[in-house]
Amino acid sequence: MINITLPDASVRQFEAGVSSMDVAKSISEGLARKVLAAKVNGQVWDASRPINTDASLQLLTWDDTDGKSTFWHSSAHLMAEAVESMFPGVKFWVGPPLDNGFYYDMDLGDRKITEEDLAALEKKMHELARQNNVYIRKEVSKADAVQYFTEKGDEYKLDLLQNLEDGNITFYTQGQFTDLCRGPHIPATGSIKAIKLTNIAGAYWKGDEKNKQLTRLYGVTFPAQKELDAYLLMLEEAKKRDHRKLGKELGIFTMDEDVGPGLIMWMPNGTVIIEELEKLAKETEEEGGYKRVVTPHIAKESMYLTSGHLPYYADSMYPPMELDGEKYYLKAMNCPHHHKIFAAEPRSYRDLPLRIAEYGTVYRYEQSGELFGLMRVRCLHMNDAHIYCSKEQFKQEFMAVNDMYLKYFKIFGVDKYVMRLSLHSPEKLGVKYVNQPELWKETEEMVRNVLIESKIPYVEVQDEAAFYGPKIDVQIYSVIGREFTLATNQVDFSQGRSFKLHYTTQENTSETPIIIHRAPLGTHERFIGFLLEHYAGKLPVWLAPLQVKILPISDKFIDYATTVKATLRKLGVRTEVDDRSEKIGKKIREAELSRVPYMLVVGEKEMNEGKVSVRRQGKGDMGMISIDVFAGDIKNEIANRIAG
RNA sequence: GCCACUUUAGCUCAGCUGGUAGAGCAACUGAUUUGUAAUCAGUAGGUCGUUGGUUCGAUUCCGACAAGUGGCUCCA
Repeated sequence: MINITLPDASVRQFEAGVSSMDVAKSISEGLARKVLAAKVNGQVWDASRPINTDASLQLLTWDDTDGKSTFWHSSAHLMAEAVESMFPGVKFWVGPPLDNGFYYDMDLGDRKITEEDLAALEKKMHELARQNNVYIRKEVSKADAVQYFTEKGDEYKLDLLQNLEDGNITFYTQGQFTDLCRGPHIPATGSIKAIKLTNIAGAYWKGDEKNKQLTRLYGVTFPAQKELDAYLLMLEEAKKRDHRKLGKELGIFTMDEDVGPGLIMWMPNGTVIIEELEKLAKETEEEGGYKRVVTPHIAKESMYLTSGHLPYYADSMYPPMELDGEKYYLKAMNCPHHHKIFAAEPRSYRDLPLRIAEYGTVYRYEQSGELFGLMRVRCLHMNDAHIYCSKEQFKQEFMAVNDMYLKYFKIFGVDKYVMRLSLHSPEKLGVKYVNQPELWKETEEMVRNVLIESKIPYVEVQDEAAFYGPKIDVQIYSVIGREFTLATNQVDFSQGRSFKLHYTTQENTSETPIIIHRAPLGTHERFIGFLLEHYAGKLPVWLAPLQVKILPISDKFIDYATTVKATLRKLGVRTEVDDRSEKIGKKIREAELSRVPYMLVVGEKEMNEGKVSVRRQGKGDMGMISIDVFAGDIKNEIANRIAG
């Protein structure tokens, strides 16, 4: 007999060789039907796999993340079975679960899957699911596995096998489909009830663009149709707050084929948001001891050779223009210009830390396939600044930058983000990163310590550093789930040397400053794209392009409306009057749809009493108050940048 | 850049297997003077992304290019 410890700490005894499914059945049939897999001593196992020793056991269902992953992984196998039946001879690479579904990469040879095939594939998957085929696990020797896939002619699985150890190789079979797979899987295909193949895409083999491109088929499945329906509804809701859709509806920005891809034109409404953000940044930076500078959009090649950008970054820069035998580049970053400002005067330790800031316009020649609404563009306005400091000052300065982020995030109510400590990859020294192994080690340690000391939760990721040093990136997700770096805080131990920057120390020696590159508000483009989605277009009053719309009940009250407008305008409140001969219901509807935070309805009563009827966007009628009270309230709301 | 898809009026979208186009909203004109999410009537608006080809004839079929979109690679 063995002891099985359940999550509630209760211990039950079973014969050795009992499966998780048997344990589930002993608890209740209903539970057994829901079990997808089990966590045995912390490892996710097939529910049918025998347990031979004392163990802790957690039964996994659809409600567990690991249960969902197993379900989707098994769904990927089901999809592969359907694909193989329709496209005999297809070769498979890998088919992992995702946060929301799964994919499988495959080589279809000369054939291709079209969108019309998806419906047929879904139908086939349903058919195979209904057969309720059991997922059978089988341990195989490496020799047998190699033989199997050699006969099948599948070089991709053979490639996977190369890196696997003999004695540690398993096959899974369901129905007619056998795959090399470490598992685990759900008991049988029957629990996959709702199936949606979402899209077809290309994906480079092993993620390397030099390799062959495989076909990647994405899908998502659920144990019940209503869950799929809910998921699809959620996707539709998400699309409604997509910044590209909102940006068009609200007149924030536009793009034009004749201007060029990834080049944003900010319309008047968008420009108001930009100006408010810059005002916030200027105030905050002034408090933080920053000085503002302005630099040109172009510079000579020699500067980018000095900075070291050209070897690492040339592909992302617009090609140079030649003038008088000199090459000029559009700047892709502001740092070299700022370094020249540092170098323009002799600096002493008394000048440090020197913090210079600029909302710099930079141009990056992003690959055409990468462009995405406002989130990924070719002309961007960075909330940029560079801090030149001594090694001793570094920690305090770096922490102050982190504090600035957190201050901003509080104002905007940003809470869904991941702080990422982005480190270099030693094997790419000299290729993607400056070749200074010791400095990398030292600086990464410095940054990590700041995070630990500030008690900021973070994740560490390799191979995401800037070429000149490690950084902290703030990762956010667009409504369609794409990940972006919103803000960044970077350490640079390299450019100070390449620009021969130095300052005189107290001991009259010469030192090179450490440089911090930071952009807590990222770029206007990405930040505003993010804000539109974050607020679903309902910007807080201080950011709203139009803050108050006055809606006269009829033409007779336009004069009164105009005096109300003048009062508010005097206080700097962005106000308009809807003076069309429309019914009040229509004026309200359109004002609501354009997300004006405050609507003031004025008619007979209001005019006679010198009042306004306040309607808050999304909240409805708030009642009648005097103009002065309303003006005082909104002024306060704007001045304090109150959210929502 | 690579794989796939999309492109019809200002916007959202119809237009079956080839016979040069329609709706709603917006715009404009007129009537209406309205009390918290769409008043009524009329008018105007499109070389169907661009460009080659097939065809008696192309918005429709095929190719190239451009832009956009979903991914991959890359990145704020």
